[in-house]
Amino acid sequence: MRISYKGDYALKAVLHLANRYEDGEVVPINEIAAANDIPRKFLEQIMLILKGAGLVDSRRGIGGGFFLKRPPAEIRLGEVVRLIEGDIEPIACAKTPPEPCCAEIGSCAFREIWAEVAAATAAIVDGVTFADIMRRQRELKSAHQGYHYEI
Amino acid sequence: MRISYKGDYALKAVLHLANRYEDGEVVPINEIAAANDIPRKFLEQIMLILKGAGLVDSRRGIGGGFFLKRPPAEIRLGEVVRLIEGDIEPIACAKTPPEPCCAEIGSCAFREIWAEVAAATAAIVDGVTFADIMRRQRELKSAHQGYHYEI
DNA sequence: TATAAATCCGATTTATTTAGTAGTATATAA
DNA sequence: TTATATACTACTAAATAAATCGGATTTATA
Repeated sequence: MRISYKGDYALKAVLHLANRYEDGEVVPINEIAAANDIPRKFLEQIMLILKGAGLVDSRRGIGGGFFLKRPPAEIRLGEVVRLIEGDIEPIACAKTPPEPCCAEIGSCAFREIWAEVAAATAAIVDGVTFADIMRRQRELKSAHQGYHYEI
Repeated sequence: MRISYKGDYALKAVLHLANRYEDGEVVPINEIAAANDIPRKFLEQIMLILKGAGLVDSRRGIGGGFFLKRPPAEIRLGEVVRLIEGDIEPIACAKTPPEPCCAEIGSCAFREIWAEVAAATAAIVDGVTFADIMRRQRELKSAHQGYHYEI
């Protein structure tokens, strides 16, 4: 599974909203774009996808913006990844049910390997929520802070 | 990591040669292409990459063709995958050393996740040799055989 | 020494995907 | 009613994928 710019942007945007989830803050797209160095109009498209999937909601007009519909602890990385990037499987024949790839579909040992890779990948991205990411981000930032302080 | 047609073809071609490795058989590209339903001219390009990497060698002229330079047990899936598909990492910043992706490279929790995914994927594709694939292929074929027999 | 069989190699082509950009419409708070 | 914001559709440029084309070169053998 490759992560495109689009997917990377989506994850950063969701993380941005996750950090503002407490108190039900509404965040305008300009802020998300500027803070994460994402092209504004491109991010619009991405936010519409996230909204269409029910992950975020929005309010128009002055004071409007985007916000998560669920708490960060209930949003898994895998959900966003699948939304933007599509299948986790490295090849279509590794899906369940498998999409036909070759005549040997019933006896192709490669297919088993790709299914293993998909399962391992899914276990990781579905095992992490945005609450986990926020926590880890804080840890990394404070460690980095400390590093500078010691110099 | 996504597997392209090119990568899929390359794996099938190497497996084809692996099955002919005993007795040092030399296999013409036409046979590999026909048996695996791979466009002949496309396969030419792929074989040249494999040869350039020292994985296979070739003999020109009548009676010529391709053959593995090493026994199947000494060729890991990961080697072919990396040759054709490039990096295993789902995003460049997950490489070691990381390629810069965002300003937060030192404190990006996503990067850690992608590194985990890359490690899990690498462990799988580097843990399997073409000898393993051949063995598994035989198992699957005989199981499939048996299945038909029982009807 | 022709000839046929085979690899070698660079260029071109076609389609798809990626990563945006542009422009307009619509909603809403003040 | 105006400024601020999202909603939506369409378009475009660049890169990548998946071949295809047209030969050049090598080699066994008849």
